[in-house]
Amino acid sequence: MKFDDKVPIYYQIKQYIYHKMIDGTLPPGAKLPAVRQLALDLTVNVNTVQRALSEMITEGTLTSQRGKGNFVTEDQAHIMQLRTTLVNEQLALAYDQLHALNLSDAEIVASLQQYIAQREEHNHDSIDD
Amino acid sequence: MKFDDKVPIYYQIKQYIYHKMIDGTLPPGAKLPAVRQLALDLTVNVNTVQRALSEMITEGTLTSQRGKGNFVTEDQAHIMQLRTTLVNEQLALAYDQLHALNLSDAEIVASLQQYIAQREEHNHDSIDD
DNA sequence: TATATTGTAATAGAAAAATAGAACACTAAG
DNA sequence: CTTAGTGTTCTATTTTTCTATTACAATATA
Repeated sequence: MKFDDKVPIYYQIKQYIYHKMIDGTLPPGAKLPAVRQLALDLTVNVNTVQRALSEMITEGTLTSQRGKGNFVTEDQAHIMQLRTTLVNEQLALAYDQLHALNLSDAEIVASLQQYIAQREEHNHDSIDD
Repeated sequence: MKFDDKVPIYYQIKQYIYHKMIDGTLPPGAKLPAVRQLALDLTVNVNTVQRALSEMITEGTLTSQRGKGNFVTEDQAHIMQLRTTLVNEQLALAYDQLHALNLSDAEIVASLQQYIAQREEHNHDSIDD
């Protein structure tokens, strides 16, 4: 997997798993791949995977059963809350950054719409929603 | 200055200066504060400032004159290009992240509009374009 | 000419993150 | 009981980033 070398890998692994949970690849109660397998898949060290998982276990997103595996929480409210938080964090980040680049509120929305429209143009074949 | 501890400080300093250039605080040809003063202002080490500036000098965004100071390029086309690049990078990042959170194109735009609207509600006094 | 201010460079050390490797603990299956 | 597969923990090493400190080079100014 390709990582942004400006952000800690363990942090990007957390995002990766969050996304899998939210797009349905890892539904509530699902068993994650074994930590050693995850390390192979992501081409990182087991300890780096473990660091990401440990934090997610602590926050209640995952549960761990020694000898069995790691599992996504059954608490769907927790997952929905998680998604809301992640979406809002990303919106706030994007808004602040674009605002710092001197775009007005209206320009921020317009530029996003233009970006999506251009993206469609260059991508007539790809699957999108 | 407050830095995000998930991103290298030298990298955040680059963003900081880019933003100053684009919002007009540092117009073309402007003299930057001395590196030692910048280090004090940002409460970081001179070498960290120097690393950020060195990269911006290499890419042509700044020019350096030993004994005089560091200056923003006079090349306005370069600056305009820089802004376009930064805006597009941020749009791409936000789009990809929100898409990974399972928002459709329409939902991405709608959620941004909602975010801005809510932000206005909670901020009737602040100056905003 | 002297002094202060500027950018530049180099060395050394501290801290965080990632890796490698080994060992330990629990569970399931033969 | 033995073995394989799981999570967990630990030590050691490397790399990157940041800091601290010092020194050097070029310019401006008194």
